[in-house]
Amino acid sequence: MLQVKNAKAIHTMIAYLKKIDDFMKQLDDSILAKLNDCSSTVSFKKGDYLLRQGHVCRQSFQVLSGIARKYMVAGDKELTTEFFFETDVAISFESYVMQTPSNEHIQAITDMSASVMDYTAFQHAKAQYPQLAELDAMLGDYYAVWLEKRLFQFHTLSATERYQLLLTNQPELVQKVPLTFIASYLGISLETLSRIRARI
Amino acid sequence: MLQVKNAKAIHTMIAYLKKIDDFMKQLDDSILAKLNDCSSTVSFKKGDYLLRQGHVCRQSFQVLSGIARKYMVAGDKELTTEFFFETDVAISFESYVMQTPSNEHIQAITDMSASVMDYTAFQHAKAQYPQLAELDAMLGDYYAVWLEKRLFQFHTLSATERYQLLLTNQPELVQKVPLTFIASYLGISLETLSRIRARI
DNA sequence: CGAGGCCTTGACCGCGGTCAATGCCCGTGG
DNA sequence: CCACGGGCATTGACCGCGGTCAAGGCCTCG
Repeated sequence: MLQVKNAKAIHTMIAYLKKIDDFMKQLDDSILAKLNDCSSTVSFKKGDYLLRQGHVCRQSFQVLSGIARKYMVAGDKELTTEFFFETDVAISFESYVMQTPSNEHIQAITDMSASVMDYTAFQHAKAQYPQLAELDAMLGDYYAVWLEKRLFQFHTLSATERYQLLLTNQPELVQKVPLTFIASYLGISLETLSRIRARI
Repeated sequence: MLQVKNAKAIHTMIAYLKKIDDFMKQLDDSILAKLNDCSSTVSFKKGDYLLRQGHVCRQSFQVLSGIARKYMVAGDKELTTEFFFETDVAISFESYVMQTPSNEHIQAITDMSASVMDYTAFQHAKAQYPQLAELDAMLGDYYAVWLEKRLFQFHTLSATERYQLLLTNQPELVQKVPLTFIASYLGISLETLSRIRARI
């Protein structure tokens, strides 16, 4: 049931994903029941917001179907920071862990449904079941490693190289998400992205 | 305006650091003793390596004095990914949490000393004292938020803006670290950095 | 059929990279 | 003491990547 960011798996991280996966499979039924207790299924329509900039992120959303994106508004531009596909857990990380107002929106870009878990309820569950705290830590570590990879890409790769990497790592993303969002996710203009694609 | 945003951003980071600090102050003496048990003080000379690319990061290094940097070799260039000053904890994150070979070096760039803690010993300590696991999770979360900030800067700011931000946020860094390292940390060439500085 | 998303294409230009020469500081040896 | 060499930083010339502005093309949906 609970599964992690397969879509973002880069080769070197697969082992760690498997470790998390195995860990979850060995969880006691009482723990799984507890998790079920804390969560409920919610549907969103294309364009709906799961979280709005300025609000505290008090829930996590595990995508059951559809696609969401996380973005911030900087000046007059939108900056897409992450996409969420099936099984991905969508939160505004800083807002979630610090329980401060988010500087990001999370929005459904297709009709979608998600398993919504309350922050406070999950904190209590963690206190009750140390294994959940462990799981939470592993997920956080995974996110940090993912961020390191993404940072490395911005640090070293050209626009074209970043796009090609996305194309090989997440081809389905490129097919299902509007180019406008992809461009801002890659940190390039829509025009440049269009030219890069024409050149291939 | 970017400045304001960042000031606010920095503020929330500081608040979180304070939370971590307070948490540590409330730890039981037995826990602190345990931590002391797992660690020892080691000195390094300028140029020494705390960790070499290709080796598994089996220790964490809390800097007591001096400065270190973390970098990787990509092609024929060095890419500085982080600097470590007094009280900072130096590890190669991915290598540490996954216990896989590191793709980064950690090197002393001045004479320095550090409190070295063994990975395995700390894992055992965490199992024994849940509060240590909690502390570890908080530090990981902090690192992830720091990465988000750095990623945001690469995502949106020009070379000049990134340098100016570094200048206002960490002026001592700019004074104490060779420009070559700073340039690679900012993801720009040494020549460009030199021109940016001349222009101010 | 017209309007509005979404993407493409063109013209132009500035930021930042590369290569190469020069300057500056400092430790070492003649 | 001075001379030389090496490490680090500056400056100049050149150019390509990618941004901006603007004008289309191409859908889908009233």
